[in-house]
Amino acid sequence: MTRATRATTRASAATVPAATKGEETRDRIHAAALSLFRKNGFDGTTMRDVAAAAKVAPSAAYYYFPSKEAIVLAYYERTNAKSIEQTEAVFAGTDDVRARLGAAFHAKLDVLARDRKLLSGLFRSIADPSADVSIFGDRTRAVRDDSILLFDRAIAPSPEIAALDPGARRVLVLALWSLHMGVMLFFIHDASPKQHKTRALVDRTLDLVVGLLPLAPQLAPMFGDAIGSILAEAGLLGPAASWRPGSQKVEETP
Amino acid sequence: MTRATRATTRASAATVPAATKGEETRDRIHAAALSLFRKNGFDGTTMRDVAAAAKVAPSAAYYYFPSKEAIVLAYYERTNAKSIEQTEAVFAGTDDVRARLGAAFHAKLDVLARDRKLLSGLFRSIADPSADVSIFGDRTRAVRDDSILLFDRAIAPSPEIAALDPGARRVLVLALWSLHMGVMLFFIHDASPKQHKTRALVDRTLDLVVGLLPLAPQLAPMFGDAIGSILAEAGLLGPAASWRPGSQKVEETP
DNA sequence: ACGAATAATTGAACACGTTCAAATATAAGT
DNA sequence: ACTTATATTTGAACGTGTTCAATTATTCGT
Repeated sequence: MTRATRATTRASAATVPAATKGEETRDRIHAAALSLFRKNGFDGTTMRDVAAAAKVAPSAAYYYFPSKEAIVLAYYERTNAKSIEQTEAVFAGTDDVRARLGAAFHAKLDVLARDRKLLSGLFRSIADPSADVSIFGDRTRAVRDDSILLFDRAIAPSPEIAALDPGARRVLVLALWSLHMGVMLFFIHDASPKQHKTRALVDRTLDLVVGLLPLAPQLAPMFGDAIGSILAEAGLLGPAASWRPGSQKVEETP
Repeated sequence: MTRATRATTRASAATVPAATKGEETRDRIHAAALSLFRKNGFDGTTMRDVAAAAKVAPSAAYYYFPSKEAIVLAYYERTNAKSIEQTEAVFAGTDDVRARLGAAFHAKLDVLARDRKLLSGLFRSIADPSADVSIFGDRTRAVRDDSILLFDRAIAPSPEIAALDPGARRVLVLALWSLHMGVMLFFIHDASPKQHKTRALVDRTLDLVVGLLPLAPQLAPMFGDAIGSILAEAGLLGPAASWRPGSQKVEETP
């Protein structure tokens, strides 16, 4: 089928940008969509608008993207990778957990700062289990796993964390990831100038979290890995085995 | 305007059920919609289906409900009130904070247990700032405030909480409310039989929370009311003055 | 009881996301 | 070069949530 074929084509073309003819059209559509989303918002932009701006028929967009939301997801995957990169640069420079967590949270907001309008389209379907880009779905696993791992790395240098048993640590990391999701939700709705409220919220909340961190060891025995295993089974983190080594792409069986 | 008139009509008719003719049609539409949503899911149900089941024209539904999602919101408002009632019955019987929090969380899940399919429609637009039923919007203020207040009541009997300064207490309550939102998101996606995973998650998480509670007094000075005031300004909790006395409906200015 | 205001209801249409069979361009094998 | 397979592109259509002007029923003042 054309769909499956295209998917593998793209995977190999990721290293060599704009190789085939179709790849160029794909980029044109993507670029046109993003530009319009930024200007008029997600809902304010029609797929017909996108197609017109990319000089193709409306149905052509669906040859390259399964849905309107998938376009935003593709964008988010890219910017998320960028913000992770940016964060890891900070990680290389400091072992201070507060600074590292701050970097992780703020970097996400930085990259997204100008694109809040655009993201509402994504966040909408994130909560919807029937959507293909649902928050716990396979389609979003890659970004999700990358993000979660980032928070694990953020707290790694702390001696209390290093001494923590893996189960408790996993719970802690998932809690941080959940917090970060909540922050992003707040960010989307934040109408204050330059979203400074979200920034302040992050800073105050992280103060609290870092204050709480030293207590982790004495709290850990209280719940063991119960929470972590529940969340893991639910699809977060994927199979327990693949949790540590890092985000590996799931090869879809053809 | 017909819209505004209908709104006030409904407010007064809440005590006297099915007073006018239109009120009966409204209920018929609502009932038909819920029944179909339960059977075929939110997306699997067409407004035309709903109208047909209620023996009206499709456009009639929009005379009574501004959107498809608003129907679910109306349902949620009712069941939320029911679960709060149920929870307060437990509150009357015990002062144990763990038991009270458990009652608050589980009661929400109880009422919604059979209606997960239905709720996906609501949760979708909850994250979307442009939606009329957005999570921070005016349209959802009533339910939101009621829920938040419930968590305040849940922890009220604890001596540590009573001694806490109001700002810190507010932060704590908002954290509980956020947690409960996360739990509901998980619940929607939980495919385990009878959603027992969500139940387990709630229990383990509350163990943790209750274990953390005694530490609140020594943590409170660390952040003051910074987080609380940020969230309050963002529309959560409404104006600071109205926070304590309970949920009062906002009279919309005509 | 009648006329005027208001409530309730309708049918037709719009706009949008999306699908699909058919048409055209491109690449590959011989 | 020519045929065949595959990749790309199109135009027309479908189904959906929603809107709106027009129509019918109901209520109310007098």
